[in-house]
Amino acid sequence: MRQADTKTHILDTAEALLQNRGFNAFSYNHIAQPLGVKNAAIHYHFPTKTDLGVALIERCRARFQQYTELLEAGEASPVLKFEAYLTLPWRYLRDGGKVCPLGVLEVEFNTLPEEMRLEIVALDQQMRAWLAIALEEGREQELLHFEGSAEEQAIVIAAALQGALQIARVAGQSAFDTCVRHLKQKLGLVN
Amino acid sequence: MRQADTKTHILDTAEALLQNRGFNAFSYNHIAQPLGVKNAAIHYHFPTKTDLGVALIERCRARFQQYTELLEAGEASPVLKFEAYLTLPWRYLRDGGKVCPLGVLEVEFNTLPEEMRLEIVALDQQMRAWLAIALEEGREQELLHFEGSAEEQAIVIAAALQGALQIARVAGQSAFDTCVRHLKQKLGLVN
DNA sequence: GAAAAAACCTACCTACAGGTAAGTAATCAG
DNA sequence: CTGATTACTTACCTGTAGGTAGGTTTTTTC
Repeated sequence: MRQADTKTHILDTAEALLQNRGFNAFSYNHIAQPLGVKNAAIHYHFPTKTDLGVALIERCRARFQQYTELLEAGEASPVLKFEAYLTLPWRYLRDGGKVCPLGVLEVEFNTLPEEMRLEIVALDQQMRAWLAIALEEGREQELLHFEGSAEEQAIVIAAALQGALQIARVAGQSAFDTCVRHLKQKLGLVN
Repeated sequence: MRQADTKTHILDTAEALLQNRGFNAFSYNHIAQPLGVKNAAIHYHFPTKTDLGVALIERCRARFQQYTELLEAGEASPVLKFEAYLTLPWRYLRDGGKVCPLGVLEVEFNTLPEEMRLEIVALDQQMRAWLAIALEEGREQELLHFEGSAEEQAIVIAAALQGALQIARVAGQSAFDTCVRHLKQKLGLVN
């Protein structure tokens, strides 16, 4: 291996491009150039763009899995779990006005190959399912307060954050902060 | 004129393509074919894709303007105005799982030409500003209940709806309905 | 230290996107 | 009824996207 792990570098740049421009708006050359490599090198690691897309989403899934396992292992409180969930979009925004990968992929959903669609659905379910459990835990411990099912609440939160990140692009950071503040307030987290 | 108004037909199909696939994921041929016309015909009406994009957003703005003027003229109650606002995304969803045009354009924002960006920002402000006024009116008349500024509330609502439409693509209609129900409840609309 | 495998590069190829130039058919205005 | 205008078509052109075949250089393995 000339470079330690080109594959990881490819995924990193591809992921950034995904969140900054969308899946359809970047090419293999967009990835190759910053890495100082030719586009055939990308095809070596990911024969087709579909392969790349699937790998990208799978990595998101694995990372989220790790992240949550860490939180469970540390016996994080439901409130901390919720805050940890908020950290994800917050980092995206700070990191140059990126947007939630899931949001991008949902917008482009109809243009994407079946293999990617399945992964997208899986990622969406995985994230919302975990959040829902955390919320339910929080309610049982009377740390969080909301009506309706935790699954519903998870949807509302996910939708609000996803939309907020996007709106922040044209309305500024503060739009996102506003949404977060309102979500917290709604859950009874005074903060 | 061979056809009554090809220009309108072009905008109609382009708008549908925008909401189904995104701005970068459709070409002039995608518009031309269903209209039974050659792509040069599209270039006749809209020399560049940027022109088309700008026209598309301007039409959204004009239509929204008309829509709101109609509501004002009918002296619609703040509640009705809010419901009318909800009608927009609800129609998108029903109309084949479309997504909010603003959301699409925000996701693709970094790939779009300056001319389009300005229009996008303007559309976003126009819609949220009107919503904010309606919300404030509703609060003054004690028909709607919320804390914080009406502008903030408008952001939260816009973000939630935008995200909900997108999530509905992978999680089904019900995800959107859930978000709407929660928004209404939060505003004190029992329904 | 040689063979095999890994990680590339060079040089293509096809398809299509966006766009243009020049011509043609229908319509309208005087 | 004739010129100008409108609304196109045909036929291109350039650039780039995604992808492939075959060669070359490293690195690993034995």
